[in-house]
Amino acid sequence: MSMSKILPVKGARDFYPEEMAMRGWLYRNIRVVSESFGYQEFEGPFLERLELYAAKSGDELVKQQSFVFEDRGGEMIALRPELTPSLARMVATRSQALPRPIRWWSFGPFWRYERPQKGRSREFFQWNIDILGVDTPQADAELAAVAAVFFRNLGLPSSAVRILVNSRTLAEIQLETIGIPSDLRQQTFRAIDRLDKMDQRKWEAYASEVGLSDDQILALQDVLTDTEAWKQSKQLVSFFEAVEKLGVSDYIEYDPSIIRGLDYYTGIVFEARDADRRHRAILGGGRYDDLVSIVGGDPVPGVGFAMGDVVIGLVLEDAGVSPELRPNPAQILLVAFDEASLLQTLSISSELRASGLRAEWYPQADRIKTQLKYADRQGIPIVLILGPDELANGQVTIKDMRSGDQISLDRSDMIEHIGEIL
RNA sequence: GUGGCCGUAGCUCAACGGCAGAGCGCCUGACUGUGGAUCAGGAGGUUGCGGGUUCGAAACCCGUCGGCCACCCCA
Repeated sequence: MSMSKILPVKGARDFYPEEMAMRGWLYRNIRVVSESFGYQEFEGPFLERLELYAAKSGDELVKQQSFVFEDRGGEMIALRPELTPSLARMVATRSQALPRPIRWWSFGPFWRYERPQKGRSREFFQWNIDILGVDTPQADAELAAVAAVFFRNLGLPSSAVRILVNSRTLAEIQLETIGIPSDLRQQTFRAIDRLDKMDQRKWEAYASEVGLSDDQILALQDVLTDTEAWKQSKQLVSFFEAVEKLGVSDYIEYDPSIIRGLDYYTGIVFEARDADRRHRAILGGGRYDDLVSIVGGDPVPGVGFAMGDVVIGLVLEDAGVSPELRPNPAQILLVAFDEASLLQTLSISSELRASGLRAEWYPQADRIKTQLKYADRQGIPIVLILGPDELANGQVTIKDMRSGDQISLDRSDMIEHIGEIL
């Protein structure tokens, strides 16, 4: 424990090969689903001027929850806490040149200066995927479908995760109908956001503290339990129709209490939760039609979501579908018997690599037993043994660790044989 | 940023004022050309760190760092 006195910084994680294998697996799955819908990978800078975020997210968020420092030129720099503003800038910069629709995705590190807890660290990896230049509900539906297909690919059934959808446009109309004045809208949204965190009495007290009348609170509760209200929204009707055609209806449902915290959302908003609500939101997103113009470009509508690596990992674990990954990539271990055969394994290993195989050689002539044990522990499926007998006959012995079968054959036949059993 | 719970071997934990331990994992041997199973042995600790109380502290007190929980917020 006190092996090293210098610990990782609070909320940062070491990625040993095992964890790195998991991250790589996530990244690969993200790539597969993103690309299957035609999205292109991009990346923004990890460092941004602080002002970029001030533009859109409240100053509280920026000042208290970002890693910020002053560079040597006196510039205030932030470690990026999110990608969407960078994306908006990149799109704004080439707004004229980029063919629409713009379908982009990204996976990279982000930082938030928050108190770490389960499912929340200060340094984390996030998948971002966005479609810009279209404002149709079908585009929103595609993003929800991307998320649903991703879950399905990972082995998370719709009984385990749900994508909950609402429309801010609809929510605003609902508040207006109830007679909640627009200056109470923000706070009312916040109260809605907290609905599932408080019991009813507490929530009512909170709502009344915010300035809502008893009648308004009652009416609001009606609205928030009306699971049919989406039918009043043309937007949502089209959205669910598209979701149906995309074949992911089972994952996606209307939830009038979904609001999302961010100020820049303008239309449909959604988040994914595990069915038992044991964890924070797995991903969250929505439509942001004004953001590109806020960062100084011609208006470009957009919709997208972001998913952190931490919560999805916990959810996969809970569902029992976390993959068993082998950090060691080698397909073949070359086992030597003595100094002479060890040298021979070097040239054989090169030969194997030249034919596209991943081969690792054991770097000292330990007992065969020890070397096989290493292969076993590392999960290397094939061992190539080279001892005096093999050397004398120009042969190699190839052992399949999974079946235990082994065969000695001429060196010229080894690659073909390996190809057969691999 | 506020309040609370917790830090003992790589991991999960025991000892709770009086010799720092177990299981798992790791290494070695039984088995000098063959992994997994079994058995035997071994390595690995300034009890997160710093101070205080005490004859004596892993334990009690204070501080600090880290983890977790609630708040806050969730980009």
